[in-house]
Formats: sequence, structure tokens, C-alpha cells
Amino acid sequence: MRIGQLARSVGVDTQTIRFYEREGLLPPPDRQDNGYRIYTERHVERLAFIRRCRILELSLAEIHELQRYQGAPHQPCRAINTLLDDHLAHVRSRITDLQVLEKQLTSLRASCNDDRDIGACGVLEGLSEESMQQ
Amino acid sequence: MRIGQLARSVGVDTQTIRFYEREGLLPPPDRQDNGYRIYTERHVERLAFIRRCRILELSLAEIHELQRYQGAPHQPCRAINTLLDDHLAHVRSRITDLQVLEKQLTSLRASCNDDRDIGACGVLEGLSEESMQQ
DNA sequence: ATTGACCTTATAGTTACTATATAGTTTTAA
DNA sequence: TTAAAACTATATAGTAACTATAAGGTCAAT
Ligand SMILES: [Zn+2]
Ligand SMILES: [Zn+2]
Ligand SMILES: [Zn+2]
Ligand SMILES: [Zn+2]
Repeated sequence: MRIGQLARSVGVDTQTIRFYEREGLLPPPDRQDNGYRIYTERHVERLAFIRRCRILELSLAEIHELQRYQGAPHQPCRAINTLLDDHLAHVRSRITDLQVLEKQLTSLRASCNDDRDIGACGVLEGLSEESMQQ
Repeated sequence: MRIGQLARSVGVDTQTIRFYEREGLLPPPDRQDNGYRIYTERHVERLAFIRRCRILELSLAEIHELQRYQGAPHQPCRAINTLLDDHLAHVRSRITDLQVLEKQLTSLRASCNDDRDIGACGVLEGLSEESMQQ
């Protein structure tokens, strides 16, 4: 199959497929005489795997690492689980950070209603206060 | 004061200060005969404002918009509050997304212990399942 | 013969910095 | 006094994961 069909069947852009190839996440496929890329079912699987990883917001570097593990099926899998634990830790820490942010923003927003002049806007005043530092 | 002192007093890098100047967030300061930038207290205030906004993860574009509002103190402040509401909405939506992600990752992680071969790793199997799509 | 859909490569833009290279200036210390 | 350390300047490239644009080649159908 050609790149357009692969793209449609997995739900990514053709540009992204070429980008993954350049980045070493997708093996370079054979070419037709005219230079067009020809993909196989194995490419579909591989690209779908990448997409599932990306949905979980694994980085391309992490996906690359997972792919290296896949090539050595008789090693212990601890490294994979560790990779996932690390990623999960990042996600959780980001959630915590954003929750702090959300509280600060909510409180800042509560310091103004919509009916003031900019010169008296509670939001702008809050952002200008030294106390808000850090 | 010179750029290094401004940087230390607000807690940003000198490069960042020059970057903000190029981006139009900090007004270009006067220069000494040797070309060194000279900053005033107003620059300290302005940079501190930017930093407070950045701590709340407002984008440079949003900060720019806030600065434009600051220049017109007799307009109604609704636009400012709207800007903050939009930003808050993004933060909240990101939290929700990450919470979904966290559940998926936790469940995926639970599908493996550390004592398998990679060929039997529950995490890798989960990532390879079509059912995981979207 | 030409339109349209598809494919190719190369290059630039996105965000908010951060790092590097190269060079000129000021301050401190030997 | 001179040499090193610390500071400043500009310009350019790198980061992450695409996305957009340009300029052009290929193929099927009208
Ligand atoms: Zn990760
Ligand atoms: Zn207001
Ligand atoms: Zn925002
Ligand atoms: Zn495992």
C-alpha cells in the first residue's frame, strides 16, 4: 500500500509518517520504480503501535526505547515497566502542578468582576502584586 | 542597572531578558556608550510582571495582550477577565486529559509485574492491542 | 491534453527559551 | 601594570513533535 492509504488506515498524516521514518521510528519501506513508498502490514502494525504510545503521550524517545526492547524478547521486562513508571510519575507530577495552578488562577479570577475599569481590575492588580511571587 | 543585576533581582537569565526584548515584551532600554543595556526600576517591575504571568503559565502572547490592556486603563476590564477565563479553561481541560491518561497508564502498568520476559510483558502486550485504540 | 489526486524532497514555522560561538569591556587581583 | 575573571554584545542553532509551504514529478481519467 502507498503512504496515503497507510495514513488513512492508522489515522495520521502522511507528513507524520515520513517524519517518523526520518526519526528512525518507522523502518524505511521499499520504493516503487517511481520512488513511491510501499508499505506492508508490518508497517501498519508498527505505526499503530506508535500511535497508541503517542495517545498515552509517551515521547518519541520513549517509543524508540520500547521498540528496542521489542527486538530482544528474551530479556527481562523490568526496564519496560520502569519506563512506564517514570512516564506515569511525570504525568502525576504534571497533574499536581496544574492543580496548584488552577487554584491560583481561580483565586485570581475571583478578585475581579466584569464591571470595572482596567485601572481597577482585580486580576491585573493581583498579577502586579509582589506577594504573588513564586 | 545592567542586565546581570536585573536578571538576578527578578530571577531570570540574561538571555531571557534579551529574548523578551526581541519579542516586544520588554521595552528596549537605553544603552551606555559601550552598548551595554541600562535598566530602570520600571523595567524591574515590568519583568517581574512577566515572570508572575509565566508562573501561571500564561503564554507570551497572552502576556502581550495583558500589557496592551495595561496601556488603556480606562477601558472596561472584561477582556482581561475573559483572557483569564480562557486560560483557566485550558488548564482545567488539560487536567482532565491528564487524569484520563493517568488511569489508562495505571491500568496498563498493572497488567505486568517485573518478573517476565519482554516477550510476555503485559505492558507491551497492552500497547500492541488494537483495543487500545483511541 | 489537461485536470485532479497522489507522490517526492526541501525548508521554514510553531513555543519559550537554552546553548554555543565569537568578540568586546570592565573589574579584580597578582 | 598587566593578566585573568567576570560581564556584556550579537548571531546562530538546538529543543519536541509535528505542521505548513513550495516546487515539482507521477498517474488515471476525462
Ligand atoms: Zn514520558
Ligand atoms: Zn477585571
Ligand atoms: Zn493560556
Ligand atoms: Zn512487563
